[in-house]
Amino acid sequence: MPGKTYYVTTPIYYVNADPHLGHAYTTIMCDILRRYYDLLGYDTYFLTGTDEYGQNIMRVAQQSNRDVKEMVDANSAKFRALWPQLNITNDDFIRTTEERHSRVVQAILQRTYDNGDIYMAEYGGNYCVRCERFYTDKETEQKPGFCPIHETELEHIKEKNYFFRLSKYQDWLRERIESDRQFLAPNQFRNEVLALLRDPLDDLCISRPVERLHWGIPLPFDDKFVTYVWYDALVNYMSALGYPDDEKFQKYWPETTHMIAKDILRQHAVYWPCFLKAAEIPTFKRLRVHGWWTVEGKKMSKSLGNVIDPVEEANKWGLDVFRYFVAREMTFGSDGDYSAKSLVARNNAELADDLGNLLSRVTAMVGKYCEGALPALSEPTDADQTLLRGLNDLIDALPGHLENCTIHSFLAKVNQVVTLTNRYITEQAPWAKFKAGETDRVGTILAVASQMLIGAGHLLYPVMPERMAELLEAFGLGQPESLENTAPPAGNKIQPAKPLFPQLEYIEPTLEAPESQAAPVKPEIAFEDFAKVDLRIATVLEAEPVPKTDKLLRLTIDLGMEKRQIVAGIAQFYKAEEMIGRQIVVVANLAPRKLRGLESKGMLLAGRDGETAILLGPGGDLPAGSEVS
RNA sequence: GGCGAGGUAGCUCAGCUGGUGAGAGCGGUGGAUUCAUAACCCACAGGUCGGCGGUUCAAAUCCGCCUCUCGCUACCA
Repeated sequence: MPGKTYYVTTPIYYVNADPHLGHAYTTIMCDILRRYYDLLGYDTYFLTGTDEYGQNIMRVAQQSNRDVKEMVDANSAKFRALWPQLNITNDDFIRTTEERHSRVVQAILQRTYDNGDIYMAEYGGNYCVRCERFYTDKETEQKPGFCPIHETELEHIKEKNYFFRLSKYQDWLRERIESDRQFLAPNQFRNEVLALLRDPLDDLCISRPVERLHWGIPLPFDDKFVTYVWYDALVNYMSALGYPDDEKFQKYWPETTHMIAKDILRQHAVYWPCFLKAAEIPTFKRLRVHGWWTVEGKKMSKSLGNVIDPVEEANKWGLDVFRYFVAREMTFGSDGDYSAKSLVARNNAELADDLGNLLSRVTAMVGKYCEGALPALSEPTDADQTLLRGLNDLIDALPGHLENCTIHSFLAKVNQVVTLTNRYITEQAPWAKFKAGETDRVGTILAVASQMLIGAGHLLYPVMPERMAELLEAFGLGQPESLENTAPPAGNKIQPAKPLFPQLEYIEPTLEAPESQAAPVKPEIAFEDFAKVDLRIATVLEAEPVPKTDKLLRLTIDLGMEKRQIVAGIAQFYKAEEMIGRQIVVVANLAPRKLRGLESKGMLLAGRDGETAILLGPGGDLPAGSEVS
């Protein structure tokens, strides 16, 4: 079988933040895949890297008063330094700021331009200075002329930019996805993209004028512009292979698997294939999409202060236990929860009690009953063969799991086989047979069990290379070179193994003083500024949900001097009926605003803490219209 | 509100194109055993398979409606 190849990529990680659990998971999954394909005899290539251009990077650099290049060098180095600590075997690490990359980006852009799929158009748009982006009318239909995020007035700017004819490839793309189930998986993401393709796609703006953004790759056909956002990033998967001339590209590109998290699905499932098609380059073979990690049931976020540092976890639990846990715990494609309790539970049940203990009992018995030398497998019984067949079944099942990245369920199957081996030993009771003098049979039983352990060691090696190397070493074996299920090497001296996976203890976290999750205090203002705000007590007279919204209530309030209507985003916290009669605090002199077509003259005040909101009101009854100061 | 994914034993979930009396792991209870990391092995869960209706000789598995949860999105002055 000549030239079986496999190429797997992580996304290039954006260097505006430190690496966390999510980055580690994606990369570990890729590493596991590449190691499995290695064992299956494929010629493999594994790429990761960093994405370093763009406005966000510019802004972060400016805010921290750093030179951009110096900053991206430092942040990229953090990622580069992380991977060896997680035993990641990437072959290359590409940075978008490298010349070998920008050269290819420009070549692809030029080719696409020459083919007529990039055109210039004047974009008369509404621009938000703070977002540094344009908004479509559709995006601002609630409040035309205002930024939906900052709610500041948008500037009308006329700007020329280059656009990619994404719409031209919509039908082709739908056909591509529909005709090949392996192209995009798991299924929920395939459905999502197909649903998205039911509506017409807009052409994609792919440039920014240099005067607004110089931190980017210049368009080859117009140096007054840099390419914006996606061309410069996605092309890394090709440029790292030395497109177009390097033989690596010919060799690996047809067998490309892109691994991503679900947040960049659209870019990889829609933009990227179309970019490739337009440049007359074959599309990648597979896109695989995984979910996000929560931490102890909560979304991982900087503001919650629960961002998981993978190195810290690897140090705490052991690198291989960490790798095993993330691969085993997250159902591929769904979100998973990272919790110390379940990590400890999985370690103790699956690794320590089942696998580790199996190694312990087998090596101990070889020591006691066979003078420490691995016995020969002779005259296998039906029970022996049935058990050994389980190993073959596992090996046969592996390619399917790799294709779909369902490592989690493959690991479950390996566990089952380990459990069967434990049961087999109990049923065969070699200790009893030894007492009965059946030493040959005892030898065979231990040989079978050893073969099972060695097989499991091979099959788990890509996930836990260090611990499985120890396991194999106990049988006098080196690192696996293939997955063939062969008889154990009789005569090898067996070393009674020290516990391969020690029991871990889960300690209920003591109630530390909760780290403050309060938002930072805004810049100081003068009293005169505060005095401009007219706060009043008001009584709610009427309340009803605003149709077709989840969060809005329309309220009629009594302000003493007048009644007025306000629209408030509190429907998730208060029912309309419980609002009526309640006294609240409102900003009475706020400029009116239309929400969902309803005018809101004022804003009510509520205390907010992440998921909850509580209305502010007077401690006792006050006449409607009373001032608050 | 739109799109997507789901609601199966206390918990986490398997159950593909409909058909032996509905499963696994964890936890819990009881038992057996001693080779082993107080590990392993065995037995025990009587769960309206979210609800209602339909198709069928037969539905957790197909269709319709409803309901709830989660994700993305809209919206939240």
